[in-house]
Amino acid sequence: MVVNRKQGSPVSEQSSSADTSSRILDVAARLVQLRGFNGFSYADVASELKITKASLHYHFPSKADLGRALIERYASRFSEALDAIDQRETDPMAKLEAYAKIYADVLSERRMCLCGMLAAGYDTLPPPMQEAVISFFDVNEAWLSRVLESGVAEGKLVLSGSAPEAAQAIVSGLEGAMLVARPYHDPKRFDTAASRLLVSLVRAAPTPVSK
Amino acid sequence: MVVNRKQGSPVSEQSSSADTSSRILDVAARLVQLRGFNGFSYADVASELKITKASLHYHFPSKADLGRALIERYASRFSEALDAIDQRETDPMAKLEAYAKIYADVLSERRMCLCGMLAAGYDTLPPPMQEAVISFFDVNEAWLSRVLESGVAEGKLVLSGSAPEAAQAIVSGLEGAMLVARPYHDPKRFDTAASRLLVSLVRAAPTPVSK
DNA sequence: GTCTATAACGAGATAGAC
DNA sequence: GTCTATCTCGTTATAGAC
Repeated sequence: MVVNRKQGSPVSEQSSSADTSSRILDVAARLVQLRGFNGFSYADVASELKITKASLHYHFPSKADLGRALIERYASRFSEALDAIDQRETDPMAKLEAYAKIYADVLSERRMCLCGMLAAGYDTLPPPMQEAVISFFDVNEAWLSRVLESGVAEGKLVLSGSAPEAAQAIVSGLEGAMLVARPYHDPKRFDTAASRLLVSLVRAAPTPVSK
Repeated sequence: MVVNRKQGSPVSEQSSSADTSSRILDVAARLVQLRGFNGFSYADVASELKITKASLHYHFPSKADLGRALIERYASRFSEALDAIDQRETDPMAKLEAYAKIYADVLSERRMCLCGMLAAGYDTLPPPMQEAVISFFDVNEAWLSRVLESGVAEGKLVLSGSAPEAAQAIVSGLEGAMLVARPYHDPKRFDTAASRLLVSLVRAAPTPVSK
């Protein structure tokens, strides 16, 4: 295993010149997001990178190691994207729309959310990967919850129910919209479902009479 | 392959006395819904039924055949459940809640929706199964769309957007709520997300002034 | 850090007896 | 309709040379 760091688009990337570990993660991530954790093999990754399976095992001794590294990198990049939103946007509704755009960008490469995909086969995952998947959702919901809370506090949003519950519904809705849209090969399908979910779960507050 | 017919709970079932084909489908369906299509094997099903893999191949020559039969039976039972709702409920909102309850019942056995699970690994499915998955979603959305349309026509529902689009969002939302709730082993998680999605996507119309 | 070679196992599938 | 036996291939993983 090797330390790797490098920046690119929010949550995916494909730079042909990078250290081997990174390129392995790039290819493996794409395959998992397209086919699931039980739907790809070391041989698939090796042939695509034109190295041998044995080399793969040098960097990631077991498939469980590879899987854990995939989630950690994905979650880490997702967190960076959330930080970027916090710095770029101030309006809470704009933050939510930027959040949904992360998903849309993943889907535009025909990929499922890595952790949404892993959630489907959750029962077949090695325990370290299971914990990492849960953690990903927790982090996302915590961030959304903060955005919603402050939106409500500022009088800019109206929720039906608690912020953590609304955050859960948003994550669920976006993951589901990706899941169902993918078979149709139609990104529009995600967009309409996602925006409908967002605007109905979180209504912009009516313009206040005074400020 | 053998004709089989028998009634039980809406979309799942487990009767120890039934013809072999049915029992194979029972076990295989549970395994797929728990572990995904690439997460179970003929050996798993065989050992659970205490028959041999060869016997399995007699009833379902290839795994693709088995998969297609699984979807067809699932979709067929789902359609029956929808018919039953149409006969049992008249109020459109009650129909929608009954619809969500089908999903909740599946999840109560810790299962994912069969077609939601298959949608995750969609790219790895044999083409006949892919078509069947799409068809399942189409049928569901068509039914929901009819319910929503008539609810609007009766003045009992208010939608933001077209009925087919709202139907898509409902299916997406419920599938996503199942997907994310399962790792948490918490049925409540589905219930809160699902009811929040439903009531926010479809608002009961304000009581009309006259009728 | 990458390779060749191979081990050890499980997968889907078939032949043919009963 | 179910069995035993077997085939072939793909899978994860390791040993050891370079």
